[in-house]
Amino acid sequence: MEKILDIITAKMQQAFVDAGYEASFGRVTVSNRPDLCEYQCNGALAAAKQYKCAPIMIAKAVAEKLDANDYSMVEAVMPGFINLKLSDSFLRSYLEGMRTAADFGVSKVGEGKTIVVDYGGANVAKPLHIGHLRPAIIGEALKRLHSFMGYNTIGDVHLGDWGLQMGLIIAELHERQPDLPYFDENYTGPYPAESPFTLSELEEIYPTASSKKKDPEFAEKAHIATFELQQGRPGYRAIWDHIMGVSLPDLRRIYDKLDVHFEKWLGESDADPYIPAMVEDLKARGFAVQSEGAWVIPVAEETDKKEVPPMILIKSDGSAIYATTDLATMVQRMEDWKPEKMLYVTDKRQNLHFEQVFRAAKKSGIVSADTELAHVGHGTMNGKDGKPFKTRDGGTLRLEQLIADMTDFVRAKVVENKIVGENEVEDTTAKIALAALKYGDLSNQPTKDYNFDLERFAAFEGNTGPYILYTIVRIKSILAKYGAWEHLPIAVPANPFAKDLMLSLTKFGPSMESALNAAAPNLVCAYIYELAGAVNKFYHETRILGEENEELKAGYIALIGLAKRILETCIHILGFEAPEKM
RNA sequence: GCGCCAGUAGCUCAGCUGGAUAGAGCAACUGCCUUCUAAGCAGUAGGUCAGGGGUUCGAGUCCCUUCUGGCGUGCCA
Repeated sequence: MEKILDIITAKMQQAFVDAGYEASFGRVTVSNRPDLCEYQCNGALAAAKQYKCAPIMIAKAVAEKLDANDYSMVEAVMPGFINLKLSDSFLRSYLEGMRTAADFGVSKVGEGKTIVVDYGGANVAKPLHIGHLRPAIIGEALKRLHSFMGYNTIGDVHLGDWGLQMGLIIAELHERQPDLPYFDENYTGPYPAESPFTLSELEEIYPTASSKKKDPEFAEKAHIATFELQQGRPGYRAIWDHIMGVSLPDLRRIYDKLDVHFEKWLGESDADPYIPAMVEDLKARGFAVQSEGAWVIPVAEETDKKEVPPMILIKSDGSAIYATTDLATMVQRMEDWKPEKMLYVTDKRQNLHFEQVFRAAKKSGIVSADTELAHVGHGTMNGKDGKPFKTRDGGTLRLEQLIADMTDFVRAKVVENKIVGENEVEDTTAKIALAALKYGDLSNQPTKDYNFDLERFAAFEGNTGPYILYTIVRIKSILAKYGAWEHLPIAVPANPFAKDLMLSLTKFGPSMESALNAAAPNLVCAYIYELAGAVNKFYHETRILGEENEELKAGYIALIGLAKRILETCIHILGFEAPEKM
């Protein structure tokens, strides 16, 4: 469906032309003075200069040319604003169009296109911690948003399963259990099926090894192990298999709790087979050059304001690094999926890294010129005090613990409220806790740092996930009492609150489009907060089920029914859902 | 040093290509439940938009500059 703003703007532009002015001045926006009007056009102010004429004269002349039947109010006011209110019948039929159309008539800008969303970024052998929350939540929301807008979406967790971290673990394991067959170069038999370590042991081995990086001897060992693993040394591959086998199920379990799901569980290791040919090709075609002992791809450009260092392709010790696997991953994605767009959701501090990789990919033709590459760099989640989030003993808080803390906090309130039965407490609690966690995060701009405040996010008032859920639950309750409502048509607004609600509903499509274009789930949050507010005001001011006029009542029901469907669509995009009662 | 980002109410943040009186939420205070879930709604109070210049009919928004904070700046991810 065409957006309301586009419809009115087209009419306004025609009016400018009819009055003898350029069409471009006829841009209409949502009013910033809702007490005065619903939509406004400021074009007369801008036109005044060009036509050397008082803006109010232009505004009046243009207003004259508008078809009065389209609006319930058209006004030219000082110093030159044109103020509009929509006619009830126009609004009614527009909403009825939304109600009956698939996905509310949103134009599917992604139709026929494929996008890869690279998010999650979990490292194997390492439990998910709070640093993994943002990429998971934001990435999942962006993926679902793209999906809603018509894209064929492929979410790839892109595991950190191939770098130095693997070498560190192997080196550490060797120091602890040098007699294991994995380290015996002459060993020919099959390696044990049983892993030499459990999950909790692995989760201790890695940080221990990581802390020993400063020891040059150990670091050397780890680098060699990394290199040999990448060269395919059988014993090391076997250890790697064990690491994956022990680690992956646990990662899945936690992501499931967040309702975050990946279409592909690929990792850096899956890019590995593409590396040799890619590197040879880049060397052969002269994109990769030797510098300071390493092979690099220069990516600096004339127009750079800053110094852009070359992308390191092969380190001087001969091994590949992050940038190499990222580039090789692009080779794999282009071969397998030919996406129109690739979106990377990671910490914003990796911005330069992606700038380099993107440039290298474009320059060398690994991705075609018309493939869109974007890095959504998110900010850091800090503690309540604005400092990096730490546990009491200074450690890193596990993601699982964070979820548990939020769940416990919410459960206490759910129990206290006594609205849901005992057997529903856990399900309701989980839904509210997830909403609190995700909405609390997503309502911030992705690029900004924010302070995590459990009590504030889980607060059941204000701009929070629970507030949104509560709004939906209230509607559900009324609809359940009313009976079948899906077929009821939208009616003309019966009061100012109904009209405000209707106007909010019309902003659904444009809001989703803005959110998509800006890769900003916070715009979805801002939209549903506004919509929920309109619903609650309407709810408060209007007796719905008690309305004696059946036709009027049906109109009310149709209206809140549409509001419910749109709210549910939005929270589904954000990645959570509403309970039946709360 | 250079580059990027940020600085808006006591706190957390909006503010869409410059437009009318800078908006929410929290915290504080005050009203509204014999009526559809009060996890709601309404109201009061709270601002030199970091400071200083400039552009213009008009600047939180654009330009210059100073200050403060965060981050990045070739072999980590």
